[in-house]
Amino acid sequence: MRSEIKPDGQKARSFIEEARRDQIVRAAVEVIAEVGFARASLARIAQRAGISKGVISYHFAGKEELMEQVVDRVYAQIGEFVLARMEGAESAADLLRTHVMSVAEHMRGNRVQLTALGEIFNNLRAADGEPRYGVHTSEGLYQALESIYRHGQERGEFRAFDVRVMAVTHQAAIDAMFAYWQAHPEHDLEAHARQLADLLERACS
Amino acid sequence: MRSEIKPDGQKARSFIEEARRDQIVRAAVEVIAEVGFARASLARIAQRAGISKGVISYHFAGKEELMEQVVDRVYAQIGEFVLARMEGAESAADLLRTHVMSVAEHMRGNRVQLTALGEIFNNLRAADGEPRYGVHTSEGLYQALESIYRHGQERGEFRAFDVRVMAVTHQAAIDAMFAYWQAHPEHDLEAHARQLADLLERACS
DNA sequence: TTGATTTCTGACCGCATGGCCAAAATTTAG
DNA sequence: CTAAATTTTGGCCATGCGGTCAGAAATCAA
Repeated sequence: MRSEIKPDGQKARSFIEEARRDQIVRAAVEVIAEVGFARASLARIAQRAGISKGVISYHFAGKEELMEQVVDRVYAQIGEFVLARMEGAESAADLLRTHVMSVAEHMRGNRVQLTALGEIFNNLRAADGEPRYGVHTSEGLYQALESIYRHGQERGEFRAFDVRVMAVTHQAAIDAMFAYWQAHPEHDLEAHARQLADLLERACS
Repeated sequence: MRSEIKPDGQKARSFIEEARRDQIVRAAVEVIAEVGFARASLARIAQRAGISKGVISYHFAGKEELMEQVVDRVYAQIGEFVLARMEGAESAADLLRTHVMSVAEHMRGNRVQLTALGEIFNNLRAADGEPRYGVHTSEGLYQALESIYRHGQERGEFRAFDVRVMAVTHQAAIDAMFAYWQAHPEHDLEAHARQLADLLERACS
């Protein structure tokens, strides 16, 4: 590879190489969502992408880097969508409702990404056996949610409560909503999201 | 084996055999909690139990039966403890609070069981690749929680809301509480449980 | 004590995995 | 066109897996 290390630690990749990485990541998402993390072998992913197994080893340092890429790219997509929707909101209650509703809206069209993310989150482990992702990885997300709730408390909208407990519960409720929806595809996701937004808002008042 | 099939489909097991099964199940719980489902091989479990790998195959039909035994036994323990605590409660709010607090109390002394249960729940798959457990497995639990909430609505304690969404959220919030506590052992579990009980009660009023 | 039954051991099997690499194919640069 | 660089291929490897089995050991019944 001719690519060199840039100052920020990222490699400079050619357009073609980046396209290949994208293709492989997309295939990985599909395979993981279909057969689960444990059965998502490099061979299966390569087969799905229509390439030889060695290509993955050529473009990624190893399976772990590939999985991290999947997480990073899916996460980035979600964040981009949700943050754009939250731009207009003023009150904490609006922020809250917009967050719940927009996450649900985005995921309605991206079920496989959601499944794959959950699989990797639950199963990927570092070489030493420790979970690669976990609750501690969500720290940034928790802090973002906390700032919404604290905003509401400072404005006098919300009562006094432990913002960390609220943030953890908020995120868990959203995850559970998706898990339930996946198990019951006929379930009305939007209605669930509305109920959840009501529920959270009342819990704060 | 001399054991015969009894009318209820269960095998009649000698005291010694039952003890061995218990020992193996306990070893499995520990190993799964420590290294995760994917790395919890029969070899590791046998090593932990201080026996030869073949013994597991002798006492269990296969890995799947062993895992199901782990789930059944841990589930039974939790249910026994929590139901006993809820006997006295009258109002729906009391039932709610007692449920949250007693689950937390029981689990404070049984972290490994909790972790192992989660690992199996998320990872065990049938031979055809379909998840062995999943949200649909929680149906019974959801119905039990729903009955509490519906009870509150009928008594006029609680407002009108979708009891299924509330049950799903309730269970997810408890799971998240444990996950967070596992990642942050210094976290005050009892205080979290109290905050969560408040939160749920307010969400219903 | 003796013979039958249950339980355990340790070696072994077939299989799938992640990673590796020499050589072939393709693309790029001069 | 030619030569260098990049990318792909397909087979190979060591490892660990779940499961099996013959035979040893332990236990039990008479």
